[in-house]
Amino acid sequence: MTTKRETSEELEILELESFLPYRLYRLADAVSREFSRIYKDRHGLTRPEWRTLAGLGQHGSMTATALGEQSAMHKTKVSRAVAELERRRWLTRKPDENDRRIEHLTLTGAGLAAYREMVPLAKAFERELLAKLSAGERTAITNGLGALKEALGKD
Amino acid sequence: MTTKRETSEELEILELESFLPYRLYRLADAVSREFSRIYKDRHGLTRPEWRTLAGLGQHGSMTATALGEQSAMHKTKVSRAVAELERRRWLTRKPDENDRRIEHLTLTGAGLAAYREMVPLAKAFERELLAKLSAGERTAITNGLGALKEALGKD
DNA sequence: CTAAACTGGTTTCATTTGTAACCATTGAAA
DNA sequence: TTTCAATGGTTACAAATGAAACCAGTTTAG
Repeated sequence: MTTKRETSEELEILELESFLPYRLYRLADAVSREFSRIYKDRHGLTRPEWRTLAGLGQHGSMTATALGEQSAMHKTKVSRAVAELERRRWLTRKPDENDRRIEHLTLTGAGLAAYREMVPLAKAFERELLAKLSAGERTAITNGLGALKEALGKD
Repeated sequence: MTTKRETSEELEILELESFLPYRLYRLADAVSREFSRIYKDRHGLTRPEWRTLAGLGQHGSMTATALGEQSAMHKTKVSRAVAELERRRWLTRKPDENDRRIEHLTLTGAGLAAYREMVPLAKAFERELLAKLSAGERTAITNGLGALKEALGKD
């Protein structure tokens, strides 16, 4: 099928399709693209904006740095996402009493409403995706991802 | 630990850390970032450029469209990656005899040399990553990703 | 034939991203 | 104290990306 060069260096060929970093990325990209419709089509949010909303919805009130840590975003992404959500009046900033560098971010009613609207959609998306797998496959992906994450951590 | 709001809508909170699209993306991003050092640090390649190199190294000669399909890249990405690799004289274009819209791309000696240099590094990277997992976890991640990919396909 | 639809590939433009420099504030050190 | 390093967050600039328009060439349908 594929046109491999059958030389003595056969071993030195990398099969991209089965290369872990590639498989992982491709899949994440596909899933993420598909999922993004939920926040992009309906509300015109970017991924950083969605994550910011999700973080605040989940935790109630956070600083920008905490947001960045929780959702693995660079501080500039957070900064811009927060600015945009503030522009929409979906969140407000409240300066910290003791440390005036810090701002505490909280969703407004409108922000919370949007969050509450999206959460069921997000859950449904995940549920439907997992529904296409067998029980064994579901635990495989869950555990596999968990293990890989661990493996990356302790480098 | 986390400051959850314990309201009657508890169920309507989404735990980002365990949300599949998020876990997947975060992990892929981390792995990809780590792996990118192999082609970025050493040769200053971008990911599309690396994938182009990998595709041609693996298959010997391909058209731009085929490259895009194999490695899931938008045609503009392919176009730019090819242009850059050509500029480096890592590949050459040969117009198709029958259809003059098509170009067949092939690695030059220099391109092939770079490919041959990187393949073992890529394999080592993958091997070392997987070495941190137990045998069971390895099959879990492999099968899990495979199953998920299938699930996405038949939508 | 010839016009319209299609395909491979490039280019243009607007948006998104990352890096680094930056401002303001705080904490530690002298 | 004054000074210097660190921290929270923003901004400026360059590079990477995606969407859509585009330019050949090719095919299809009258």
